[in-house]
Amino acid sequence: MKNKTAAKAATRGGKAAAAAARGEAKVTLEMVAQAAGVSPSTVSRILNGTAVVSDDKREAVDHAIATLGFVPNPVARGLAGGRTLSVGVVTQSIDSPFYGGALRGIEDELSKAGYSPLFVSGHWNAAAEARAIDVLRSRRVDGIIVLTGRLSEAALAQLAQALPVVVTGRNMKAPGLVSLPFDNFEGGRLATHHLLQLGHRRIAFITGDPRHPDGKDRLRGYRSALEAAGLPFNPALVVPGQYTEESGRMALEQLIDSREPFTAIFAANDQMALGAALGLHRRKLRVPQDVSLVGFDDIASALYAIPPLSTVHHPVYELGQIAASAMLQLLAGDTPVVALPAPRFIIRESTRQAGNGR
Amino acid sequence: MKNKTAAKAATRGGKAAAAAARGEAKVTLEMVAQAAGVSPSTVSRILNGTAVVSDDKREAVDHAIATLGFVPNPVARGLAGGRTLSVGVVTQSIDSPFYGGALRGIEDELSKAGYSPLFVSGHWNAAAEARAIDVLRSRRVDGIIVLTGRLSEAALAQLAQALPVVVTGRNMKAPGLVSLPFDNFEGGRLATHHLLQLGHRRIAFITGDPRHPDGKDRLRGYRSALEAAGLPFNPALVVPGQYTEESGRMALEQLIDSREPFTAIFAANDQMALGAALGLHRRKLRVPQDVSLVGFDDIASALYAIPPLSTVHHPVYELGQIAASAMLQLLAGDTPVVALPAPRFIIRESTRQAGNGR
DNA sequence: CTAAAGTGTGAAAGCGCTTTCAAACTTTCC
DNA sequence: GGAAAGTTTGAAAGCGCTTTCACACTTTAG
Repeated sequence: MKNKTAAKAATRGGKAAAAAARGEAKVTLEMVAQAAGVSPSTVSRILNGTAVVSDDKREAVDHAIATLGFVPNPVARGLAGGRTLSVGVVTQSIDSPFYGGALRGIEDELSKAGYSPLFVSGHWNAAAEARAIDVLRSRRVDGIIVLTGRLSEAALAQLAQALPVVVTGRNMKAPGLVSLPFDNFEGGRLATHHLLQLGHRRIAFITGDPRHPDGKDRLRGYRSALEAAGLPFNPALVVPGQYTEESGRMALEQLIDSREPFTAIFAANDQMALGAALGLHRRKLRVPQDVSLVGFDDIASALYAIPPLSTVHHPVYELGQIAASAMLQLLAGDTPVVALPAPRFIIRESTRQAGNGR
Repeated sequence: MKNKTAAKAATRGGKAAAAAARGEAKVTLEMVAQAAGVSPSTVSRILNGTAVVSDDKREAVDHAIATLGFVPNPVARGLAGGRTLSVGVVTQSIDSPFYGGALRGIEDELSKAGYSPLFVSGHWNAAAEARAIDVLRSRRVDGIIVLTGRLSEAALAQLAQALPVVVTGRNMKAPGLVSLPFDNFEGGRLATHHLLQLGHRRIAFITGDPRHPDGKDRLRGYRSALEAAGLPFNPALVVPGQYTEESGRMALEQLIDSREPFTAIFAANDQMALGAALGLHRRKLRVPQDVSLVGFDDIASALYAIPPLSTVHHPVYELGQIAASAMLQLLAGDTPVVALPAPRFIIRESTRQAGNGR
C-alpha cells in the first residue's frame, strides 16, 4: 500500500520537465557556465569561494547568475559536496512556550547564513531523541543542535565525532561539541534570595522532573540561598512537579494538604508557577497578598499572568541565537567561544513583603 | 568572508570517507544490490514499489537490506527522483502559542509516513512569506502547507500549479490545492451567543488585525448573534487589536477611556483576551464579577488563566494533523476529502450572568 | 636564461539514487 | 506451432553540483 502511494506520487511528482513546462525554468549551474562562457567548475568555485578566479570571469559569471536568476540547488549540493546547508534541531516539544523562543532564535540566526533548521521533537524521551537524531542524520544535516535533551553525555560525545554538535542545558566537553550551560544554580539562588529579602522564611519549592539536571541545579540554588540566610532546609516544603501547569497545580494541592505553613512559593519553571497560581486562586489564596510566587524561565505568558509573574529571566531567544551561531562557527572550522548571559531576576507583581497580607 | 567560511567548512565536512573512517560505514543501494546479487534498478524498484519483482529476488534484497542496515539517502533520492519526502510548512511565528499546536499535529502526522516537515516563519508579512516559499522550493520540498498566511489567493493558486498545497484558514478552490477553512463565523456567533444568554447586552469586541480574514469572520459572527437577539450593532464597542496580549491590553484601555459602558468583552483571540484580563485587573475590575470575558482559539494557557478563560475551541492540533494528512493524500495523487471539526464553545470561569457582580 | 614553483582554468569523475530503454524470457491465442 | 503480447530484469543515462587531476601559463629563484 505504501509503495503504491509512492508510485503514484512519482507520477504527479515535480520532475524538472514538469516544472519547466510551467514556465518555472530551472536554471542550472551548467546554464550559467555556458552563458558566462566558462566551465561549470569555475562557476562552482565562484559560488563557494573555493579558489581564486580572475576578475573578468567572476564578473561574467556574476552577471549571468543575475540575469538568469540562478539559485543553486541545495539537494544537488548536498549530494555532491556532502553539505546540505541544513542543521538539525532536536527539541523536546515544538509547541512548548519555553522552547518556542529558542527555535525562533535558531531560525533567525541560521537563515542569515543561508542555513535552514530542521526541527524534530524528542518528546522528553531518550529513545525518541535517538530516533530523531537518526532522522536528522539520514537527511544529512551538517550539524545538530540538541536543546536540553535526555541523551547521555556519552551518546552526545559519540555523535559529535561524526558531526558538529551544540547542546544547551549541559556543561560538558568533547571534541566537536560545544555546550551552552545556563546557570540554573545562580538563577535558583537569585529567586530564593529575592523572597528572603522580602522577609519570607517559609518558602516552598516545586521541583521539576527529577531526571532533569536543570531542575536539580535550581533546587541547589534554593538551598544555597537558604543556607546563606542561615535558614534550615525543610524537605516538607519541597514538592514534586513535572514542569507542566497541571503538575504545578497538583503540587500546590499537595503542599496545602500537607498543612506545612508557607508564605511563598518558588516553582522550578513558569508553567508550574502558573499552575500553582490557579491552585491558589481556587483555594481563595491571593497572590501576592497571601502568598508570594516566583517562577523560572520568564516565558511570554508570565508577563500577562494575573498578577504578572516575578521570575528568573532565561534568555531563550538569545540561547537559540547563540547556539546557532556556535554551530555556524563549528561548521566553519572555528572553535566557538560562547557564553550565555547570566540569569537575571525580574521583579513583577507576584511577590511582596512577607506578612503584609493587606 | 562568507566564502572563506564555506571553504573551511568543506574541510571539516562530512564527506563519506570521513564518516566511513569512523566506522559509520555508509551503506549504499549499490552495495545492497551486489550483496543480493541483483542490479541496483531492482533494489530501487523494491524500495519504491515501482514495479513487480519476483519473490526470490525481493527476499534476497530484503535480507541484504536488513543485514547491511541500509537506509536510503534522501538527498540522493531527492536529486534523482525529484521527491525529497519533505514538506514545507509556512507558519507565521514558530513560537506562537496558537501555531505551536498545529506544528505538532503536522509533525506527528507526517512522520508516520516517513515525511519530514520543514518549518519556516512568515512573520505575518506577505513578502517574508514569499521568501519562505522560495526557500522551501529551492529545498525541493514535495508540497507546501501554509498556515493562515497573508499570501493572496492568486499567489497560492499559482503555487499550487507547481506543487501540492494545503492552506488553512481559507476557503478557496484551485487545482492541486486543498483549503481547510475553520468556521470563524460560527465561532464568533457561539461566543457572542453565550454572553447574550447570560444576559449581557453591552458586549465589547476586540478585533484582530483587520487584514486578516479570520478576524473579520469572527466579527461577522458577533454581529449576527447580536442581530438574532434583536440588538443593535454599536461600533463604539468595537476596538482594534493585533492578536497580541499587549494589543489586547491597549484595546481594553481604549475601551474604558471611551466611557462606553459594557458588561462583557469578546476578544478575537485568546492572547488579546489575556491581555485585556490584565488590563481589567489593573483597573480593579474583576473577571467575571464585573466584566465577563471570552476569547477565541483555546490556546493552552487559556485553561490556566485566572480565572480560566471561556473561549471558542479551535482544534489546532487536529488542524495540523488534518492538513498533513491532506497533503499526504495530495502527494499520493488522491483528492482529499477533509473537514475540520465544528467550533465548540468552552465554558470556563471568565463569564457569568450579567448584573451579578457578587 | 633555464628550472622550480605558483596560478587560473577546464575535463571528467563521481555523490547515491531513479528511470528509461531494451533485452530476455514467459504466456496466451489463433 | 509460431506470432503477439505480456513479464521481469539489467545497463546506462541522468539529476545538478563539487572536486580531483592535469594542463597551460606566469612568476620567482638560481
